[in-house]
Amino acid sequence: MSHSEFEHKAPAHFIHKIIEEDLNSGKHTSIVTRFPPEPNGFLHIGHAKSICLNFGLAEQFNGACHLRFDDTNPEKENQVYIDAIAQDVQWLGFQWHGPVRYASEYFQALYDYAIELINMGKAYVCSLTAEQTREYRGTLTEPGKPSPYRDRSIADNLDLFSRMQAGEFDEGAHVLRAKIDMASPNLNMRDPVIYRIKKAHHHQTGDHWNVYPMYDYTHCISDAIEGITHSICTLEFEDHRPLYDWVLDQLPVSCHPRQIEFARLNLNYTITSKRKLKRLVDEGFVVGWDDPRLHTIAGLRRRGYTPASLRNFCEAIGVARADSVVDMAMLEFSIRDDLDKHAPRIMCVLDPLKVTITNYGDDAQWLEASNHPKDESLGKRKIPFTRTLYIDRNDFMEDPPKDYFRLSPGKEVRLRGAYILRCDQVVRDPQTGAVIELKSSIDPETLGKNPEGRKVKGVIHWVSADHAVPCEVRLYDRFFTEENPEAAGDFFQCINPNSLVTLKHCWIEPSVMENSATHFQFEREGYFCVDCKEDSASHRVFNRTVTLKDSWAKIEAKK
RNA sequence: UGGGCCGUCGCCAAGUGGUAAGGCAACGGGUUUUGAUCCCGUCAUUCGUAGGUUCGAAUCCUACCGGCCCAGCCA
Repeated sequence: MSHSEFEHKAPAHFIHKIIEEDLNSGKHTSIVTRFPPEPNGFLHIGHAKSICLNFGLAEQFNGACHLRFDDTNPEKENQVYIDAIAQDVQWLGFQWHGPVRYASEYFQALYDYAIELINMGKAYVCSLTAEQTREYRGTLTEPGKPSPYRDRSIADNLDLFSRMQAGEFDEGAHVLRAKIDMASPNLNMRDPVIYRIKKAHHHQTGDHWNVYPMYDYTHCISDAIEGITHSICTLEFEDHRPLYDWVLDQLPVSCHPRQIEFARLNLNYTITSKRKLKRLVDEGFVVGWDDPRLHTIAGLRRRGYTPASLRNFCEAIGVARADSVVDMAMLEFSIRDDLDKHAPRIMCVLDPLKVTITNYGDDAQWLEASNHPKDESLGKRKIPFTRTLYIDRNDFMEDPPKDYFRLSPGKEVRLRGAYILRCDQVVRDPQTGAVIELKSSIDPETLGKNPEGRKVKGVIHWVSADHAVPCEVRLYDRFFTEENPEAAGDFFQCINPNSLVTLKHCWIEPSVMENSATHFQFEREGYFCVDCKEDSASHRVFNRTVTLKDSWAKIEAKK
């Protein structure tokens, strides 16, 4: 599906307006944005917001958006993440302008600029230990004090810095610092470290470097090198903006992007922190970064979320500067909305209860049903109707409340797409007393038409026991029991023990074997997708993306 | 308690001096061979609080209250 569905209703949030003004005033004739992830984990729903913002703005204004890996900390990064991130961006429906970029491509330029800074007397090699550096930095309320190395000669600084890169010193022995203002109320300006020694192998540059630049120094210069016009980031970088500007003001760069901050996405009942997500993965609480219970992009994809639903969600939540927590209901609305329109319908019985139709013969009757109640373009399918069916246990109640209009002894219900069925007799297990079968009869006059003289309100789904295909169905629920798992202290304590319920003995209509769709609505149950990893022709596996809205459940909950 | 930022309906969020958009949720009602979808309706005399300026304030001023971020050689 094209993006047009959401483009025309593109919202005029504050960043959109800033860009519009910059274009109208002639400050820029075109714009360039960038999405700059560090490849140290998988992307999550919060990154989707940033991706949609940066790529979306570029699309709306006919500009360009770069994908740039901010790879300045080789110890934490990995090629696996680079590949996964690039895949996620494309899956969401975006294509970066030009090649994939890496901050590490600019390491030489960054190094040369550092030498310029030293030559200008704006940077120096500091030999304080990490702990001493912290002490000298001061606190929130007290100014810092200058490092004893602050006034090293330019010659010494040049010599030391080149020897740092030459590998002559151990990690931690020296760092390169910008010389700004140790008394600044903004701690980021108290002579920030811009280079540290790391004798690590880098996934892109190999073993060439022994010194690696820090984020604050790297990001602004990388933006400038790429001609970024608007450098959009989250609120926590606001205090870094003076440093971003300071670095670019010192150097002879041809462009000085404007950093603009927006509030990151928070979603209740979930975690949007790469660090914490990584713990869940590393410590085995989930099956991997793509566990369908995780709100990683890979997890959402495996759960059955579509790119369009995620894009629409990102648009619906808006872009602003106020901290906020978006309700999960909004995410669920976005996927229901998309799948309701596009997913073919099919019947699947999750918890089978045998129904024998005593007044029906042994031959199968192939009934035709449309795959979508409103969209004929999704086609039709054949459903076999036979003497022995399975219905869902949930759709039968021996002693139902008055407002229950599914099946119960002596009552009638509509078999979706087929006949009206009456339950005549309940068969029990002589040992346990459990209901194991329903002897029923159909009204042969009710195929495709309503019965005369009575109204049958309930409709239930069913499959032919002789033709249905066995399948495994995974029911997912929210992963955390707390609205704000991060505030609950130890978020491991509030993992929902029922976040995954695996049903191994479900039955789905045989037409599923001829349908190439990956997303379905299991009628009256919810939206499900084919599990991208474990499904096979001989062992069908489906994941529940989200339930249908269920007003009956709501009525019951009120009782 | 230094600095930066933010407070508009249960949750997002427009609005930037002319008298509170929209979405989600919720709640009524209609249609329905999915208790789904769809459709119709209800849902902030009030914008963190208190003063002030003004014919007129969510929008301007002042003070206060509440929340978030910053003391990595992480990003």
